[in-house]
Amino acid sequence: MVRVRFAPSPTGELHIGNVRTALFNWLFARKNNGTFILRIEDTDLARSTEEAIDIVTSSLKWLGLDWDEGYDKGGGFGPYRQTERLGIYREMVEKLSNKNLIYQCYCTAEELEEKRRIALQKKQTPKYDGTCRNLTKEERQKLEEKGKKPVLRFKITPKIIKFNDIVRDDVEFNSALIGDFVIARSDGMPTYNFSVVVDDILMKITHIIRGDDHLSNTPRQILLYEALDAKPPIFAHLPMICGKDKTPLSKRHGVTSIAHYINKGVLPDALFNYLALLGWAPEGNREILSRDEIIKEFTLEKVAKNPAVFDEDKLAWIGSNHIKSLSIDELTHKSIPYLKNAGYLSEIIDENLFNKLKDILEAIRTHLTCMSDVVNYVDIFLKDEIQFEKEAEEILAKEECKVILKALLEILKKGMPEFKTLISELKLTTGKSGKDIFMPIRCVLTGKIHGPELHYILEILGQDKCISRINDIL
RNA sequence: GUCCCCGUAGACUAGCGGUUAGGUCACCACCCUUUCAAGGUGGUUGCACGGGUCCGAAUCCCGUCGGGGACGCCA
Repeated sequence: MVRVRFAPSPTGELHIGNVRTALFNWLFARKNNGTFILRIEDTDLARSTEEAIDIVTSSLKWLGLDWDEGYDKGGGFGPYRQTERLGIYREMVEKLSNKNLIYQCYCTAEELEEKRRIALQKKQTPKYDGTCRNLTKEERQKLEEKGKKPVLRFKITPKIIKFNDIVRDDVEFNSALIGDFVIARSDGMPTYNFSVVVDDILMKITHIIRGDDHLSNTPRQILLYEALDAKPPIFAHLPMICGKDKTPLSKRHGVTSIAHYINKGVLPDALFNYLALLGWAPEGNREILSRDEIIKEFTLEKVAKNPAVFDEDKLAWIGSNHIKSLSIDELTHKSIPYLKNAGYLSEIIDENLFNKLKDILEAIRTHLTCMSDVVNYVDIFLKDEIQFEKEAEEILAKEECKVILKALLEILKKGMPEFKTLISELKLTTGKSGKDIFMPIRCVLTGKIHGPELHYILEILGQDKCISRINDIL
């Protein structure tokens, strides 16, 4: 039985790289009829917030990644929030203590920082030097009396640690190069390397799927598994997602949180599709895939080893493809919040208005890559006053243009013919054709030289509005 | 600095010893067309480098270079 987890630390926005990690865990679970667990790693009291937990859960839900066990819904291996598991960590500390595998360290953060700095300066490997490893009881007592609160360090046994990683194949580390690391802070809180291992053991995690940045933590964790008499799970380290400069996506790349894409109105299915394709590819040459297709084909063995650059252009292309496959009703519903937000719509939308919106969306849908794009195309339909582009003004200023518009006005005064009939009538009365008639109409009705097909524009605006816009110019 | 990982066009990837190195985004051209978009057709751009092994290397081995990660009382 496959059991995987996504274990974010709730310290702010949910990063797109973490979302990808969550997605791959979820895909692996769903593919194998396994269990997907959401665990909150909030032992960093200074940075963890409740608000950030809400961001994590709402973002995952938005993407459609549901969890089977988690801090908010329980499960047989809870609690699923690390600050609620402190007793468990204490027990495990006790276990290591009984085996004489840990010791108190009284070095201050400043001292350690200084030593690290000097080591780096001397071009040596910064590594805890074991100052406190062999402190006598008396020495410890003295330090305690001075009010020093110790951290707990794990004693590294020098050995070659080998493990197999589904993505990386065989990986090997020499633990002699690793210093004794901290498993509990002076305030008693467990550190990441310790709490993950304890939780993953107790939650019976079978596969650890996480970012590449954790690869070099793995030997430490394997040592802890062994110390706690547990068998290490199977690892799969995912390549990083990078920005244009090829360094892992971080704050300095600007927008890196999923919130940005949610707000933009990127379809969840589109982001899901795009993220799945970052470091993974299905059999064959398909690019646009549904959730079910991705689940069906997903395997960790096919995950790429090399980092991937996040490409907004391709996301947009995938987005427009998913928008194409939406029904017009769905598309219209999804556009409404963005139209309201931009001030195009009031709260109440009756059936007439909804139908008009449907027509508008049908006219502009080939231009959309995400839902917030709608606001760039609807002004010509929903605004009373239209803005004229310079090129449009130039065209409208021409004499031959006025002739066309006058003829058009005459036709429209009699009624609203079918578009094709209208155009052939115009051709007859003016003797013009092609661009010569179409451009003036487009310019007078929209103020722009580009836009949706003309027949949509006439139909949506209707007789009265068309007449009044022509009159404004003549 | 040490250790670990990675290296197919501008970007994402397919490729597991014999391929004219395939697909997608972007870009360019043409077609379609009332404009733009969409759609269609075609095109430019790539195996980081140097050595081996082999009849034969993008693919296996070694080295170099380049990028990244870890070396935290962050996760």
